[in-house]
Amino acid sequence: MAENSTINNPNISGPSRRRRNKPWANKPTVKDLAKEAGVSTATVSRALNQPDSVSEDLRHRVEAAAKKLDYMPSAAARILSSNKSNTIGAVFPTLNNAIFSGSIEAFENTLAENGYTLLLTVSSYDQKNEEKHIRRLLERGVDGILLVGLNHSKAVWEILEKAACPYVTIWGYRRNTDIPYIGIDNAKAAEQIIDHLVELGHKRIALLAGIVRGNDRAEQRLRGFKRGLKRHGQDADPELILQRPYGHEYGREALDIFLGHANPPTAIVCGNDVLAMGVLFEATARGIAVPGELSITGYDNLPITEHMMPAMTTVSIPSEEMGVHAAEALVQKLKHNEQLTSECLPAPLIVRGTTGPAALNKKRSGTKKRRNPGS
Amino acid sequence: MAENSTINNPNISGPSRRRRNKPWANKPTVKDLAKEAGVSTATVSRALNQPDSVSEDLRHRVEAAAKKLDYMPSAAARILSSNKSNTIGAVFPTLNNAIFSGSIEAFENTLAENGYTLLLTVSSYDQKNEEKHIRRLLERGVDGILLVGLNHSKAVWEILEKAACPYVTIWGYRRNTDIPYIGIDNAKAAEQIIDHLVELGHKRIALLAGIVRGNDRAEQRLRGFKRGLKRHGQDADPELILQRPYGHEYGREALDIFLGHANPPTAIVCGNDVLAMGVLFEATARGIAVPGELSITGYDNLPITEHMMPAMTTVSIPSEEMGVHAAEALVQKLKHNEQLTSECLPAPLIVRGTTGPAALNKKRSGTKKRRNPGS
DNA sequence: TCTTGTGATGTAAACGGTTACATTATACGA
DNA sequence: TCGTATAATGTAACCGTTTACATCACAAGA
Repeated sequence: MAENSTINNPNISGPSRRRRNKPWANKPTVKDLAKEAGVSTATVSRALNQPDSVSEDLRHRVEAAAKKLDYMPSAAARILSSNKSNTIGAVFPTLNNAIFSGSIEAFENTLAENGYTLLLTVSSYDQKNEEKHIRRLLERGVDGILLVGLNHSKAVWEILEKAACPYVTIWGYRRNTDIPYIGIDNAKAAEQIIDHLVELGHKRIALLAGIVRGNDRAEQRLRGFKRGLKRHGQDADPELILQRPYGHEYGREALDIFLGHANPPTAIVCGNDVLAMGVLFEATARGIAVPGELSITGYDNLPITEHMMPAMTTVSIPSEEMGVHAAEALVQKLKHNEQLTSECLPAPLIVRGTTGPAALNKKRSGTKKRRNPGS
Repeated sequence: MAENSTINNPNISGPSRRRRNKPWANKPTVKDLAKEAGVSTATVSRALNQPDSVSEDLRHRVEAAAKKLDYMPSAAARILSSNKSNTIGAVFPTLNNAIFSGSIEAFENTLAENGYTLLLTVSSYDQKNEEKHIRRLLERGVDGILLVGLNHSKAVWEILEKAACPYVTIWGYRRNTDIPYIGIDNAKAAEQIIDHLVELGHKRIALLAGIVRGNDRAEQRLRGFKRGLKRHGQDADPELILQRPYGHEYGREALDIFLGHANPPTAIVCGNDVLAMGVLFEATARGIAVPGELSITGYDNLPITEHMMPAMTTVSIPSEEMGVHAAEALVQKLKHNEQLTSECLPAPLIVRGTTGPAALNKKRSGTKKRRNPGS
């Protein structure tokens, strides 16, 4: 006996060593369901997840027990045990741009139809941020990932590679790449805009691009712009190319800058609709007729662009379609391990009221005073 | 021996009974780190989560091991074991309305600063959907939840109650309620609009509200509209009240309807900026001067409203501020178990260019042909 | 010198499910 | 009648962490 008091013999300590005292929480577990229904935990799990694999009577008993106890499964336990989360993660650059919301909601709906849940995060156009978010998504055990565009930091690719996590990208397009994408040919759309404007007789065409760095969509639009001009024998005048963040105020500012040039443009191609609206508002404020004196084009076909006065000529982007296709591709990959194939969707130019024949190249009368300088 | 061949004695089966063959996956675990660093798993866990509680040398060893093996923790295991996820769930009605994105990003950033992750979902203004999302969030073990508005299905309150999960609401406001909110007084803002219009001499004021059902913000704006009119001795003419979904096209349609009346309004109060823009566009299309012949007010102060021509008179909503405060409140509750207190933030009226003195009440010349009937 | 307190570290149970494998019951063909 | 394939159910290991408690080394006080 004396030995026992000094040396604690583990073989004797017995099964009475209880841990984890939680008198508060009392959520029913599979074990409770099993007891209630008079079956084993394995059967409960099967009855809930593969109802066809158990007898009808038993399934009813388990379902009744689940309802009675108000059972709520623990996703954490399920993920840990099965190594599947039925969850897809997504990283979008922003939510401020209405154009993404269509993709997101379509993506989410399609996932939901297939029994998957969306984990949505926002990178704020910051690659460090994106990397962090992707890491967190993987820690949470997402089964797949959705990214926007093909331009991501090396670290991102490495993480995805190492985690062996399936992913697709939307909005981007690149000819020779192994990265799966569901995208649009941004450059080609920009060329179409140029074709349209040249056809209308424009010879001084400016570009108000988004910030190109880290944004392959913006970059490709810029490239398409240049290529389109070249194809028509026009050279892109560096003075007529500007990069600005997507914001109405920058559209207004850009028009001011362009009009300050000795030989101002007769048409302004904008990197997206927000910039284009800014240009249009500023033109209206200055009494510049659109499209009489100035043509403007946008990009994205936001709902508002069809209603404004004049309605905006812009590029229609299959936002929802990309979301749906991306979700379907991921689901196919996960459920049937099908190859992820890339796809380039059409992005047609919608000609509306902001583009018209080039104005005669008379010298503009200068900068009228703004009527509405903003608040 | 004969017995052994027929009856499987579990005491004899021995430790050699292996399970789970996964030759593929090879992600390092805490156990691997422990082996690499020559310490126990408990120490590894402490070194990673409470660095101050272990010796410096040991912490370095563990960190080195983590880096060397490229360790990535399993959120599922952590949640299961610790019953904490460091995650907050949020259900927003939509992402299409740009006004929410400010709240979301501010909320997310504030959470991130405090070590929490956001799980974002979208209900599409559907209560069943919302219920489903909340259930999923709880299954995932979120530590807290953010909801929009105070109007939610009974089932939602029951679930939250049963799960004992802390939550806050934003955008909503109600005088006597135990539900914690960080909101704005939508009704009061509507009354301010009425004050402004009445002061300008308007006597026929119409309301183009959002869909009130299931949206307490829209409902309160409607209530404030009526109360404001009553306070000025005017009765709300049922003919001058319309409910429409938030979309530019409905704004245009509404103006058409209002102008069809024998005694059309001289001012139209809109439930949000999108509707207001629709009205403005349609007015422009018909050649109706704003604010000369018609005054229009919006609600939300979207970035675009300050730039349009004329700039929109609207209500400024502290979107980001609500997100920040809500996040801080939840964090305080979770970290220090502080009481969740409600808060009503100011939502000032921003008077701009779409409101002016009431037009003389001459009979309008009817409905000019639209110049821009949409695409 | 002998407690005794303190801080660092180790041991192993527990979290709540899933699922490989064992077992049992049932149907079927020879 | 018996062996065997098949379907339904049970047993318990396992997923990767956290953490209550045990242990140990060491310093300080008696």
